[in-house]
Amino acid sequence: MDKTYNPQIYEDEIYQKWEKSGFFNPDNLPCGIRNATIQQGLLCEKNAPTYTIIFPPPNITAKLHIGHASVISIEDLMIRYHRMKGYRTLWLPGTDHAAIATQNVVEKKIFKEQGLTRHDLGKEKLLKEVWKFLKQTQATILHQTRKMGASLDWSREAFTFDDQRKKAVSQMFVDMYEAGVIYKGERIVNWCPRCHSTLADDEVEYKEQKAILYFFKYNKDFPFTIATTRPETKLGDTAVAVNLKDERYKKYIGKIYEIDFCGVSLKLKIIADREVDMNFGAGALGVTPAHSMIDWKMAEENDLEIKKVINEDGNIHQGFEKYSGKTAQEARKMIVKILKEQNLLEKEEEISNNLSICYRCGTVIEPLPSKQWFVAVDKKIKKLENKSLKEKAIEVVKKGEIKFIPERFEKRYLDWMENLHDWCISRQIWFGHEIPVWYKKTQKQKEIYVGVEAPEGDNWIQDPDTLDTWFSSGMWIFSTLGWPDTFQNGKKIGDLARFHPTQMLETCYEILTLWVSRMIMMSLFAVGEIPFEKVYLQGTILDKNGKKMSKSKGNGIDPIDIIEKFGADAVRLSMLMGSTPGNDSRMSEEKIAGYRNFVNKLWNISRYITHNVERITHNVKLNFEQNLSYKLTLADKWILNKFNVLIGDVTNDLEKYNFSQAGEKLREFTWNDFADWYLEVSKFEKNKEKNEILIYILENLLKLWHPFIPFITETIWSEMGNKQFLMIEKWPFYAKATESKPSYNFELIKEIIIAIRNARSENKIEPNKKIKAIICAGKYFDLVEENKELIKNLKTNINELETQKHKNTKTQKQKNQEFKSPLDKEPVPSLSREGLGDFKQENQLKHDNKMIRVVVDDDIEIYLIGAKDEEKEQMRINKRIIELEKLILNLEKKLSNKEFIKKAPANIVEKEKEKLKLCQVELKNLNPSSFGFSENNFKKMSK
RNA sequence: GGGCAAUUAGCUCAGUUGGUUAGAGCGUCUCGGUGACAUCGAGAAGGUCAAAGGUUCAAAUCCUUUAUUGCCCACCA
Repeated sequence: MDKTYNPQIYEDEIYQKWEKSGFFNPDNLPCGIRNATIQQGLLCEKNAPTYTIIFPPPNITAKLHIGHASVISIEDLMIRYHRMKGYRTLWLPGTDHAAIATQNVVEKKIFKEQGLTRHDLGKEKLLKEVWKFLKQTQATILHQTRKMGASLDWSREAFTFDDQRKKAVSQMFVDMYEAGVIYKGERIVNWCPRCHSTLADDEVEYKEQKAILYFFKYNKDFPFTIATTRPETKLGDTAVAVNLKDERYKKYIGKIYEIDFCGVSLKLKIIADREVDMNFGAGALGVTPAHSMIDWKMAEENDLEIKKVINEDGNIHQGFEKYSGKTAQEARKMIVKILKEQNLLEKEEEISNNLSICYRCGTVIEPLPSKQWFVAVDKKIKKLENKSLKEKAIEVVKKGEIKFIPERFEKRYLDWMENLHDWCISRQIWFGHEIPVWYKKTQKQKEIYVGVEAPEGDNWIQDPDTLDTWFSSGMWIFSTLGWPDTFQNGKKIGDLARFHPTQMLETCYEILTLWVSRMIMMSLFAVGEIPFEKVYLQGTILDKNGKKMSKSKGNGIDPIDIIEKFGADAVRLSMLMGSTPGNDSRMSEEKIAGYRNFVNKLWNISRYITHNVERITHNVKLNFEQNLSYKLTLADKWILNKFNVLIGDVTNDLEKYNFSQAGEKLREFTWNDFADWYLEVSKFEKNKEKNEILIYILENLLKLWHPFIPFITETIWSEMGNKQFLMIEKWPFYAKATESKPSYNFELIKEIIIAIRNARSENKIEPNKKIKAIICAGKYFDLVEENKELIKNLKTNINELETQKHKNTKTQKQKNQEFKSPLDKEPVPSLSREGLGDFKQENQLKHDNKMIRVVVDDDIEIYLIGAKDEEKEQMRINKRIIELEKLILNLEKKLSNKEFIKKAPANIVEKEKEKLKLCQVELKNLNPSSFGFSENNFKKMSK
């Protein structure tokens, strides 16, 4: 074992061993839940309960980023914890083909490398390129995931676009079609002219920008003004909407105008609609049903004609005279020009508005009517007890079948679901799941065939569109468990029966609506039950400055880089610590380095123990009832007690998803209690039981740490000579009810030791200088007497220790006045540094030239004898004098300020005066000569 | 416009149903080559818990208002 832990030597090897062992696969696990109330531990059950997480499949668009590393850290923590608890634990890996995103990435790549567009290339060649690309990234992703130490069951690995999942998607489509949930209809969709595809509502992003609001009349005959930012779409207006309450326009409602608008004839009906804001623009809006969601709704309600103005390329559609074929921008210029010429344009106003853009490529979205496939979310479905997908998905959450962590996301989910519209699932891109729909070629009346397999015969042509990538991701939980093959005649079999519903979905809150909501709906439809019981939503990992990491900013951290630099354990720990569910957290190399240091500390703790302790061959089984037969020292009892409490706390925190807190408690115990105190004690306190205790605590500590930092714990575990993997060891259990008195007593000894160290440091006693101490211990006399060795040896550098009974019933003030030192010398009163503001009683130092007095509490006082070094003391005093002089100057200034005296509350002024007095007294104390008094004079004065 | 969150030490954050003296890590300062560890050890300094009011024996914690910041949703033709 090297002095410092080098992760690179061990990590890959350990991972290979784990993978080879087969224990990532729940089928191979020795299971059985340990019942905490039964001390004997294992309750073996053949059918142990399962614990399942389906890994959120990363997009194969790029290698993993730090966010994925965080997902892996949290999920592997939960998985390893439950595996050790004895659950039949499954963590199922996979990747997402991310249809539109992947195609975009590949298209961009090809354009950059070869200057070709997808149309130049053709569908077949493009798909070939896509596959080439995705094989590469997929391999990278899987490599990275292993590097993180993820204990995923690779034998069940899935891909949203592999054969099994293709089958599932087709089956789902067919089932939904047959249930009438999927339909084809013409509706306004978000159209990206660059991707040449529809987008779902939540795939649209908004960008604020300046736009010009044009106020104009259609022509001279039209009675009033309307306002628009997009004059070119006005060619498709079929109505003008006003607010019902608007007195200005009331009289026009219901009238129909046939007019000529810039060379195109329009038939406009004046309608009333509540949505119209009387105060915005002209208070009247031209209704363009084909290019606005709201207008589309109005058109449906008022039975208006729908005129498509802009086509799929973003150009003006046919049938609009000279405008046809022009781009929207060109048409806008033409129309504005004509309006100006005809004096119809009343004014132009600059406003800021939100432009909708494609979340993938940033192109401006064109809303336009198109015939697409939809999932009806409001349609009542027989097999869902005559409820709609939406209603059912809301119900299961409201009933508490699915719980969100943190809870506040439940509200966000419900708000989203309640406002959900039909989901457009067809996309006009090439890479993605094909729609299992065929049309008969020859017939004019299109015959349609919907089925998992292609229909027989040559005269069928398949729907050219592909499915929204979320359609296949929405099925991820059950498609990975073998649906539809594992779902026969309404009954779950195989993996689906064993693992569905899963226990946990863990993902970033950003895709709560995009993904989580869809999984719930689709699972309810396909399997008739919820897909998961809990949804843990984690925050975003931000950079050092709280900014989102992104490629363009170059502030991203590559998980592989930092794993190589600090080790996977340190990376995992920095993901887990200091982050709480649903909250964003910051990441920096400094933070990771800190945890690297901790990992190294753990390494050295075990190095010390394994080097100094002979391996005990018999199984170490310590518990508190058996303790009675051991001869345990105070420190032993203290650490065992603390460790027992720790087991309880950590288990509890993990159950409550307080991962950071659990880790913090572990760190605190490991470093501050175990290493800094108990190990130090063990260096001189040698009893038979010490070795057993050291091994017992180390081994169980490794178990507790294992879900957080699997590599180093497994490494140490095997270095200790254990044959079985730590990964499948049983989680330690908390033994109830222990005596807390030993703990308190040890804490008291600790306090004494700290007080002595503190006094040494404060008084600049040379570290090597051995001193004598007298402890007046009051009612703790016996305790102190028994633990003299601890006090002497724990970095107090005391060579001689005397314990005295010393009854202390009087107040500090009285003690100060009446105090007789054990050396029968009058101590010179002086103030400690703390003495300035308030008389801090604890640790108040009293000293004369030879002795330091330390007050620990009402019962314990310590005298350090022979502690002073004259020269050092003088330096310290000089420094203090300068400090005091500055303070006094400032205080005098403050007190001579009339404003302060007037305005400040009386008690504050008094306090400041008191402070000044104290300073002056202390200064005189330290340096009587500066006031022109001889020492003798000063002594008289101070009386 | 609607909603959600955050505001605690120089920085990053804990603080679980209200309860001793508000904690940790990093950073800063002082000291220390001691046989596990300098990726270390011993110690110190540093806080009006964003502001104001209220409830309570008791508030960082609960309520109200305000301010600042971040995010989400909707959206203006």
